[in-house]
Amino acid sequence: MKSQKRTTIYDIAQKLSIAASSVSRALSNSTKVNAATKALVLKTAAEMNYQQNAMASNLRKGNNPTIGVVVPMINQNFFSNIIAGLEEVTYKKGYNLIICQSNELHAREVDCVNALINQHVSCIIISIAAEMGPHQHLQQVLDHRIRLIQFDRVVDELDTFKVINDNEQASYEAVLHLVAQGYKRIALLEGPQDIDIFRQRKEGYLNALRKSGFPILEELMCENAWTKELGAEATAQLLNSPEPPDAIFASTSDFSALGVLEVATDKGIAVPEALGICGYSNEPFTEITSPSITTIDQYSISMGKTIANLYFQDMEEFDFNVETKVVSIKPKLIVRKSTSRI
Amino acid sequence: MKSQKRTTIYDIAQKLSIAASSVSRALSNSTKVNAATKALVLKTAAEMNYQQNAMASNLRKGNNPTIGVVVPMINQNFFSNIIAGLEEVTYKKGYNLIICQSNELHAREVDCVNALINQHVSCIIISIAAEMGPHQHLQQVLDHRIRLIQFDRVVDELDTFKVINDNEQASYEAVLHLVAQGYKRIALLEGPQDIDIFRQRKEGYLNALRKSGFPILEELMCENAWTKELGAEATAQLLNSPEPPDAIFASTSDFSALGVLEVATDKGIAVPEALGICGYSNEPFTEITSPSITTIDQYSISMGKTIANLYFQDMEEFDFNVETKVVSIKPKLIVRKSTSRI
DNA sequence: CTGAAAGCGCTTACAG
DNA sequence: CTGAAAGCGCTTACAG
Repeated sequence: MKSQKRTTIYDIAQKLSIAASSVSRALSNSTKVNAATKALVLKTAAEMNYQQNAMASNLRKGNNPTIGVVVPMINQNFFSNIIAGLEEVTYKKGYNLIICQSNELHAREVDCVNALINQHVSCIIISIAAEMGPHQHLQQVLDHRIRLIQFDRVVDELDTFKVINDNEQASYEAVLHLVAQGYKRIALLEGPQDIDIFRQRKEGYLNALRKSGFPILEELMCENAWTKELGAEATAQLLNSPEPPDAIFASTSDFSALGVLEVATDKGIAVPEALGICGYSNEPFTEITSPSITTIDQYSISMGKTIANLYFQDMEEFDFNVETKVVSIKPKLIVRKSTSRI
Repeated sequence: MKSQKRTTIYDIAQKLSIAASSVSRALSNSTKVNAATKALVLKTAAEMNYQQNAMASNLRKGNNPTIGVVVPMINQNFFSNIIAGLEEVTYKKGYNLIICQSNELHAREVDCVNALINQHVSCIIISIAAEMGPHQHLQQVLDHRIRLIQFDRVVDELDTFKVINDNEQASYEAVLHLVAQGYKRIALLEGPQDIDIFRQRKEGYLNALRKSGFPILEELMCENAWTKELGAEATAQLLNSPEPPDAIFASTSDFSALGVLEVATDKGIAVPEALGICGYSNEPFTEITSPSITTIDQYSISMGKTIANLYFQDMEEFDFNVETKVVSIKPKLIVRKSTSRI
């Protein structure tokens, strides 16, 4: 038992005195096999506790029904929802999912991608780490004829499928909502501007100001305020300035918005009456703060499903429309109490 | 380019007019190879964009440095933290992680386990689905000489490594804390009693009542109150009863505790003065409700690391102490405002 | 419908 | 240090 090897197709063949190829055919449910033989093989395989060796099978067949996923952080709501969505679709197709996290580090992202290339996965699905670097590793994926799908944080120059949120439009609508609620001095907490999604969100903010005939004021835009702590710091500065804002759009995340809310509460500033707050991501907690926080839902689970479906569609369709390489999902503004003062 | 095959060890060998075995040795950094040859091979491999085929290598070596993980839900805080912890350790060891989710369904759990056996993973790490069934699939894992580590929700009868929380002790301490705060009628929201962790938590509750000389009252124990909605329902009933409780221990989850808090708030019942509330899991939101919710932290990330280390320790040590097959992690009571009335 | 043979891409004793 | 050969466990043309 201890050093016993797993039973192979040959063990079954030997036991039944037939050829290994027949066993293989019986097991793979081929039509070119006698029904009686097939039944016997199946029965014997079960008795001998046979389980196929997927490595051998995949090697021989030259394909590996496995998709590699590289995300910055597995345990972040957005990404774990993406993974859950992916898994739901790939499971039904009999695909496995290999998960890696870059921890927002470029070097680690490169490592993960290389490991996945070695694994001969059929597809790599990736959201780029915050610490950016050259993207030869992604070009490598393509060179090795592995499909590549980028999502959320993508490298524009690379000609791959991209599934993104329409960050600009979502931000635009969020800011217009603030304007409609009568806020006049709307501040922006920005994320690192070398990351595309944060640039887009800023663009949406600027467009909404222009559209509303509001001035664009440098002093109302705070860089790199993308954690709760940094959001709180930026807020403290904003609120202490001679002309403080009457609304803050924490475009980076709900965590940042939470920082804003805590500082406002500490200072006894009424939300939403004296200060409107809007976050980004629709983290579960935004519903239960007091007041609840207006935010933007990214449909992360369904985004995961969309990504996976894109791969299978691309695999299965003959003339997949190359024009539709970028799928943009429109996020939804969720209006809650933190901005409802009318 | 389009139908080009990936370069193999043979392509390199041919180009350099040496044997494939030498290429293999050079690539695997063997000592039995001339330094000059090795350098040449490495250079050529890079030029030819060579990447090893892990399937072939693993098949030949008869081992697959991959760990399969089966969890009920990937996108639940506890589990995604476990996975993050696992990944941190396995990444450093050069192992891959294949992730599956059972969606709390037994049939799907069986599917996942079988797929992982086929993959010849080295180890399967699992937390059992809520919908329980026979566990032959787990016995199969053992029969196929794959290591099995159970965590959190485990099957007791199976002789495998188990990494669990000391649920009983944690519940015991939580209830003693409620007693110390002067609460006299402490209700329990239970989870399904066929799941071990929920039985253990109930046991801790009962022990604490006995220890405190409190009566055990059936009318204060509510079955299957393990979601926010069910928690809210149970709470409404409890608070409408002739002798309502003055504290509720939502032993199932913080979500359940949140349901309690919402009902209490709706009814205008002061928390913690008139009603104490304690949850379980230390979900991020417990910190930011008003009042913040007392709960129990399960150290999920470090639990993930512990699990992974257990595997590697078992692999590497010669005489691993078989006695230590169950690792019990003591969760920590986090006292917050929802129970602090003294 | 069945069998014998080749081969997926690698690694590793075995000689030299 | 290097090469020729065998084999990991499977699948698939090729004959029959």
